[in-house]
Amino acid sequence: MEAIEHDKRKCPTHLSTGECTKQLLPVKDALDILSGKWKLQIILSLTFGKKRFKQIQREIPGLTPKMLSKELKELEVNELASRHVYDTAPVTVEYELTAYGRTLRPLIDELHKWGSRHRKRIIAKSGRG
Amino acid sequence: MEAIEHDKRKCPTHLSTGECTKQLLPVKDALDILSGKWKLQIILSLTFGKKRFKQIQREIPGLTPKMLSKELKELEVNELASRHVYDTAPVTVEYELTAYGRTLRPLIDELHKWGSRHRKRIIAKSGRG
DNA sequence: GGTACCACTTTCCTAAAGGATATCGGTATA
DNA sequence: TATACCGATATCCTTTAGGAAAGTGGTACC
Repeated sequence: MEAIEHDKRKCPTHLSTGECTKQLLPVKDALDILSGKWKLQIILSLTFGKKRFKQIQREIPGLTPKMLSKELKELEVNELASRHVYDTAPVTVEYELTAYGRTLRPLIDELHKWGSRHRKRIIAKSGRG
Repeated sequence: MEAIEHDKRKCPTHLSTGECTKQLLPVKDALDILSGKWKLQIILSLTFGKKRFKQIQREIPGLTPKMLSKELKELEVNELASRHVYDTAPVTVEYELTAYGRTLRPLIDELHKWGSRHRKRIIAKSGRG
């Protein structure tokens, strides 16, 4: 149950930076995957099934083709989404979450869970003044 | 077990943006809390107990006082860390994770878990060429 | 008086993220 | 021939994140 083993996280008190950095790297990796203004929205959009470029763009207000293209490429590089080109006229391109992309689900759920509690807390505070 | 209820996430296919945004907001909130180059390292550092300003700075190589100050303020505003000033000379200031800050643990663990698998996957790929 | 320490703040700068707009090559349709 | 659609690129610009370096106010020590 201990994803990060406490007895290995000694860096702050013992200055063994290498060990600490090693523990931190995977967390940063995960964060990188989800950072970027549109990535989550795109992932979410793709959880409902295959989508075409323009279709995704239409569904996410404010998303420009440049950003969509960039973010989709990053998802592709990380093998979270796949790109399928069909030789139609005009060309059809479909994007889809990979099985690997769907493994993000528990992480996103955890983010959602914590975020929701946080939001409630903030609202409760501001309600009380 | 379903933190995000699927039947409520209809925005991409039905264009009901409001509902979708509502589901997305908490996830973004959580991500905001953890984004920033130093935040995780600072949180990690504080999981080992109270720390003074300079102490944290010394423990995290490359961290400037400006950034530390900024990040600590954000942690404070979000009530993840608390600041205690002692009237000594020179003044002593201690920072500590709040109980609320410690509730981030499962989320960070999940990030660590997914990130570790991701890292292994990347290394495996590059190993096979 | 000079220096040093703490906990910052201020100023200036660079780099990266992101946005607006225009354009491209190809095909279809009027 | 003109227009529109698809799936992007390219160019330019603004905004934000982050870093380097110096300074501040207070106290203590020599």
